[in-house]
Amino acid sequence: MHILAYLAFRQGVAVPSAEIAGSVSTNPVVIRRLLSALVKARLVSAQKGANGGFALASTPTNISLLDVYRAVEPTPNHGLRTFKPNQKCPVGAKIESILHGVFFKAQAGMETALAHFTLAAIDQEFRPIGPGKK
Amino acid sequence: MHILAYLAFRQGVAVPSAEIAGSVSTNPVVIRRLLSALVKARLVSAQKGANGGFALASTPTNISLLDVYRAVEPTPNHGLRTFKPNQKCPVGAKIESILHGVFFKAQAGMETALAHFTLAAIDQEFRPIGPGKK
DNA sequence: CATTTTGCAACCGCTTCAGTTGCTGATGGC
DNA sequence: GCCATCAGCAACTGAAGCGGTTGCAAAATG
Repeated sequence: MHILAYLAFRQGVAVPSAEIAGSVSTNPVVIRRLLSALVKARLVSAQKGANGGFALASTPTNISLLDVYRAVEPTPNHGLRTFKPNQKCPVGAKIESILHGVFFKAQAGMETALAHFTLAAIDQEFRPIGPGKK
Repeated sequence: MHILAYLAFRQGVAVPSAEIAGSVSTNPVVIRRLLSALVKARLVSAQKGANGGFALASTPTNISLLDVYRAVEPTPNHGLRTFKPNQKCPVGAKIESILHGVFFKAQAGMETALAHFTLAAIDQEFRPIGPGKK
């Protein structure tokens, strides 16, 4: 989110990963790792070479936080990747599928909340003083 | 959730952690660690000594999955525990509080979904054939 | 052709977590 | 009163995940 907020802030120009890393206070490679996922999801475009860098592939209005979440968190794990209950117990045999249903609903609730945010709304908060009306 | 589902399944009797561990396929100490949080949240009562064990402190109808979530996940971290953006950058200076707001809303969406589930509803799924009406 | 920049693989160190062992203390049956 | 059962807790281990780092190849620009 910090990365995308920065790209929205510097909209129009190609921003190198080193500059973003300066804002996030981290290593450029860490930034590029995340941007790699965003490029694959077509939210961001990359330009190699001198004067290259990253830019939003769409307008901030068209990018929801749900898009970002899905780009960065492709397979939500929910903590049951290592969950192997005893199938010989009536509870253990059924609990896994029941919990899948619960987690699906919980995640849907969260995703609905995320879908209500756009990158434009985030960007707006960096420019709290609107253009003065005369 | 597996633990509580098991306690609901064996409602009325004190269940030792070793029995629950058998259903979850894990170590009794792991079970007791989680139960410790549930006892502190008053969702479960513990009885030491011979023939002791754990039992629900309330009826399954009165226990929502939100209660369980809050008992077990006291301080949601949201991944920004190590997030220290550059305060000298206009984006870095404000992004943290903005993201806090976003995460709060996302979590509220998830918690609303969890609040709609009760332990009784989970327990119900283990007894799919209702008492035969004559 | 030199510089800038992405892309990617490999590695290190830290944190987290499930699992395990061992002990203490409480409880109840005999 | 004693012993078996059980929760509670601290300490350790091993595996996994992650941020951070280095090094290098490939692409684009001027």
